[in-house]
Formats: sequence, structure tokens, C-alpha cells
Amino acid sequence: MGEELIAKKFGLHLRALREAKGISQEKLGLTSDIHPTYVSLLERGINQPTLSTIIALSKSLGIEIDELLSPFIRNK
Amino acid sequence: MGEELIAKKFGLHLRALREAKGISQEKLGLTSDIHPTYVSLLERGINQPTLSTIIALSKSLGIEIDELLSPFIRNK
DNA sequence: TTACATCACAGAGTATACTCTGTGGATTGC
DNA sequence: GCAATCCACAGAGTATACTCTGTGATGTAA
Repeated sequence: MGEELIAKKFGLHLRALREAKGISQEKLGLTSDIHPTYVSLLERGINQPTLSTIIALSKSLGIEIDELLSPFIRNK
Repeated sequence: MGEELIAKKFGLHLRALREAKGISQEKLGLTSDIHPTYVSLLERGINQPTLSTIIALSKSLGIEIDELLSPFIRNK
């Protein structure tokens, strides 16, 4: 799987999870200590997150890491 | 959780998984297309992986992502 | 001893993750 | 109309992820 595809899949899933929570990129950025413009970059699949970013996002979204990364895990 | 602690926890776990498989950093690097010296940096907790690196490592180790990231997932 | 495997580590370079400031478009509600 | 919210996006900067080459230490086996 190419890196671009990985970033796109992650971004779409992140956006879906955030919208399911009904919060804005701005608010997600505040609670996760990630710059809102970077949340936008992640959701659009332009950049891909590092481990600490993944952890911060899942914590801020109130979900486990394997749910945030479920598109990359079989049988989930 | 600080970024350094995250990198250290990940590194220790990665090393344990690799040694459990009985393969060298060199071989893991070859099969995952990650430079062996970088595998060393990850295992020593000096750097932390991006999502694509996490995916490449788990695939090369023959495990799922949530097993590679289990130190950061509750109830695992 | 020699040779080989495995790894830590340094140093230098490139690519990209991430921050920050700002602009502007598309809503929505007053 | 105006104001406010939400977001895409540009541009510039800093931090760090990642590659590559090389050296040396350790252990093990011929």
C-alpha cells in the first residue's frame, strides 16, 4: 500500500470519526494539542501522522487506537 | 504521555516482537523496506514511527497493527 | 587467529511532519 | 445587510522522520 493511499484512508476515517462526535477541527485541535490546520492536512490525506499524533487524536476522540486505525486492521 | 516515552515503549515492544520472530534488524529492514539503521533507531526509542512505517513493520512481522501497538491500547 | 553476524553509533543529507499566520469561500443566523 | 462558524489553502519556518555510508564493539564459530 502506497504512502499516499495510507494517508488518504486515514484522513477519511479521521474525518468520519470527528464528524460522528460532532466537533470541529478547531476543537479537536485544541483538545489534542494539534494545530487545527494540521488536522485539516491529515483529513485531506496530505500528510500522515506519527505515532504520538495517532495517540493524541485517539485520546481526544475518546476512542482506542485500534478504532482510529481500523481501516488498516483485518477483521475490524 | 510524552513523545520520548512513547518512542521508548514502542521501541522496546518492537524489539521484543522481532526477537520473538528470531530475525535480525537487517532482515526486518529488508522485508519491510526500512533501513536497518532506522530499525535500530526505532528500537532504541530515539525516533518514533509514522503510520506507514507502523504498517510496514507489522506486515513484515506477520502481525496486526493492534498487536504492534498493544502497549498503547487498553485491555490488550 | 580469521571470518562472519549482529548491533550501536556518528555524521551528513533529504524528505516530510508539524506549527503559525493569514486569506478567502461557504454556510448559518441575526 | 452584518457577524460568526467552519473549513480549504498558501507560504514560510522549525523539528524530526528516514536514508546512506562508514566505523567499531561484541560474540561465535571455523
